[in-house]
Amino acid sequence: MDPLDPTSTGAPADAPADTPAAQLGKRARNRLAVEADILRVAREHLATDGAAALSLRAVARDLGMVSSGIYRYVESRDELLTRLIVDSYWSLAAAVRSAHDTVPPDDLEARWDSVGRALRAWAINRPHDFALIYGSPVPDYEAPSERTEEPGTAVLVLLVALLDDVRAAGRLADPRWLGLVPARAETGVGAMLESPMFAATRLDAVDLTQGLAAWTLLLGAVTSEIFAQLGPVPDGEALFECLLAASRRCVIAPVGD
Amino acid sequence: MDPLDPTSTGAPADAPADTPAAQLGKRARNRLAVEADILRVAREHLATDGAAALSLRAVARDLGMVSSGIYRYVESRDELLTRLIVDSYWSLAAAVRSAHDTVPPDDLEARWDSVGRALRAWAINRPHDFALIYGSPVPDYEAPSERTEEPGTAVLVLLVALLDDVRAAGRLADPRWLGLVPARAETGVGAMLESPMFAATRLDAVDLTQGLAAWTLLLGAVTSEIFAQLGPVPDGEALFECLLAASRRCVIAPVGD
DNA sequence: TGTACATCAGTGAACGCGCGTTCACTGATGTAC
DNA sequence: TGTACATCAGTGAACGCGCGTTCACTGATGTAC
Repeated sequence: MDPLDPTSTGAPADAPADTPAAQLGKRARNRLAVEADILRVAREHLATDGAAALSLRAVARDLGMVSSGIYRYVESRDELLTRLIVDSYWSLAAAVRSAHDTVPPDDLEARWDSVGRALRAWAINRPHDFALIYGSPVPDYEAPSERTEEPGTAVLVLLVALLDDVRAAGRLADPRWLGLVPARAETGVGAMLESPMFAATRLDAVDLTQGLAAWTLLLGAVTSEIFAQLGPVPDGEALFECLLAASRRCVIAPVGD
Repeated sequence: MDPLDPTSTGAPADAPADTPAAQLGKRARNRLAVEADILRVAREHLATDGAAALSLRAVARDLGMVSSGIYRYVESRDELLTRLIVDSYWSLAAAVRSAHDTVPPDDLEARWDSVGRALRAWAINRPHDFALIYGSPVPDYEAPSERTEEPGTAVLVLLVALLDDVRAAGRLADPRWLGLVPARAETGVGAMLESPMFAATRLDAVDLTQGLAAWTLLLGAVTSEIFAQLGPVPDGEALFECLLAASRRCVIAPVGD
């Protein structure tokens, strides 16, 4: 299992946290193990059959458990889906953050690129988890926003901090390159700046729009590769590097300017 | 039904084409009507329950037909899915082309924008059809490429022609703006240029990469709006206009340059 | 024009399948005294 | 430390559901002579 992923390794938020497994009773230890097993097996099913076909019975069967037994651990099918989604968000965020944190903070381009490459690598390794969080919505299922909001924005929080560092360094790309009209950016996303996410920054609507353009291009590049939207591409990685560079230029001006 | 859509209006490719309905016998007329009904009802189900939940029994039921009766018109569930996909591609291509063709050919920016806006409008009107062709793949279903390839590339064909017109007018944006490295573009997409799609053009790998960057940004913008990937956006249309402008700038240089 | 035959549309029953969820139950683990 | 009780994990049967697909069939429409 992915060592960068804080939740895949066990303890969900409502379990006795910070307690070494050794000093738990048999029951508690077993529960943690089974809970982890359920998520693991469910993710395997996700990878082979997709989210719509995820079945509690099948997961129970794979664990050698009778189908009703799984209800000791999971409220319902939808609740399991929610856990998978939350788990995937955290896994992606951890992968991205860990890649980002290996880069010197003042190398802005390298920080952007590391985020982009980590996103792509994660998506290629776990295409169905990627589809779960960035693909078509699962029919007849609505994620409870109180559980998905925080993990779902974790990557964006990191990018906003990076964007603000770019601004502070005076390295923001000229928005006229992108043909941005400030008034339109203001009506488009101005109100988002009041979110607490931006409290510690000095970003304005145009900056944010540039960031969203870069992020949209980046996410679009990964999406089109994972979902094969462009048909067969001779060298996906090389194309991605080109698109990654393009997305970087939406935000960060080259040094010589 | 969408009047711009050549296939939604009836006659699939293997039906007696170009024959006025009036001079067909009762049987043939009825068959055309039922075939159209099936596609219509199937699309309704798609819109409410998603592709994974599409069920032949449910479609038959809605048509007042016994469940086995539908096999007179449809080979299998997968084959119906294929028809829906092909139909959606054609519908999108027709909408985009018709919007594009109302713009004067020498107004390159307006041509790009019309394509982008038509794509977005189509996706907003038919989000599940959009998800079907640009969202997560349907589990346990693989589209037969011999049926989807032509409709699936129809929009790209149009964009390639536009891109070549931009090149011919000497209006291609400077690829250095996007940080493109020619050698990397060549390995990434060079081999694609041998496809017949590019036979009538003089595009090189860098040009194509610019076009793909623009298309990726555009499609990403629509995808993120339809799938609500950015959370709540104050004014989706205004943001889209900003991203549309940005995508346009990836390809077309502003006049004053 | 009428008749005999071939084609087709739609029926109804059936097969075998998997699903989510509930419920009363047994036996093991934990806890309070 | 041992005992009585409470909690919990997992069982097995059942409910009611919808699905894709096949098959032999009836009756209507079309066609060749």
